[in-house]
Amino acid sequence: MPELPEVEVVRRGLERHVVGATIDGVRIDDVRSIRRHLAGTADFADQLTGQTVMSAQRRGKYLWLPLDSDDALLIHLGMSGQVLIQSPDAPALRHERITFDLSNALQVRFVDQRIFGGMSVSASGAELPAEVAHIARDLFDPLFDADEFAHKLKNRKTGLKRALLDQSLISGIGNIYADEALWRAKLHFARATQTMRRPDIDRFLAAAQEVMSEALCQGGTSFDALYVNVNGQSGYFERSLEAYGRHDEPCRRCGTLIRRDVFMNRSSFWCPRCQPRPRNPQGW
DNA sequence: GCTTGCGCCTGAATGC
DNA sequence: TGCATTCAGGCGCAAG
Repeated sequence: MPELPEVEVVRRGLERHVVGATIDGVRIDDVRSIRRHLAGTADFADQLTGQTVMSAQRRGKYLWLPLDSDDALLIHLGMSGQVLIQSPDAPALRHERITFDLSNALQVRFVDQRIFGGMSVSASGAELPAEVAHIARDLFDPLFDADEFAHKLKNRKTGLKRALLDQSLISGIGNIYADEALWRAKLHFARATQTMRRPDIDRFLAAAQEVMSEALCQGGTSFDALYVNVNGQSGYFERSLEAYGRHDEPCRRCGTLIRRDVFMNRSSFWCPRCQPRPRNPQGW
């Protein structure tokens, strides 16, 4: 499922193939994919048709394309969203929800099996769209403030992983990279945030940046000139995960069997030896 | 104001 | 074989 590295791959693809092009037409095959555009399908198409894409922006897992009207096309991939850039004569794909015809003879196709993602037109294209205002900066953002993050984290009264998945505290980290970064930093997912010390926090941030940078390096090389794809199935997921999905397999650091526990109604994978359970786990 | 839990979705995997 | 159930999880929203 798309997390920060995958979304950044899509942003780069859009920057390369869509910025500067004009939207000549919009086809909506499933209105559920624009359910957050409250003004409806006709308005969605009207607001976009004839507009030129000025740039491709991202914060956390949100993408937006500022337009020359000062609106922006806001995109979230959700669990299964893909943005494909293809020739108009490419065959139709399963779960195609929205198609854009561009002036440069390419199409943008939004494909989303589970429809957790979606698109909308936001009225604030020049700056941060209103829908993204509450999203914290992510670890790829040069203005990410580790001091501020540490302060906010220690003031939370919850479990560590729950805080990490809260996009208003730090963005871009989903279930998979949370488990991977916690494993690398040797931290337990239910560690009380109030007990986190600065070295723990810095170790986590370094681990998260490292694991996501590695994923970006691999994902960033996996698309060709006319194809931008995010499907959570990149080579990175198959080769490089140390914790996620590896329950009952030996930890690659100490050999102890990786455990799977349900936390926040999600699976959490962790090594009982490298990431010992705290005395007062929270939110578990 | 902060924290927590639910519902949205589809299809692959699993159980009977 | 075929039907029913479970599971995956990012996000907004409402309740506590």
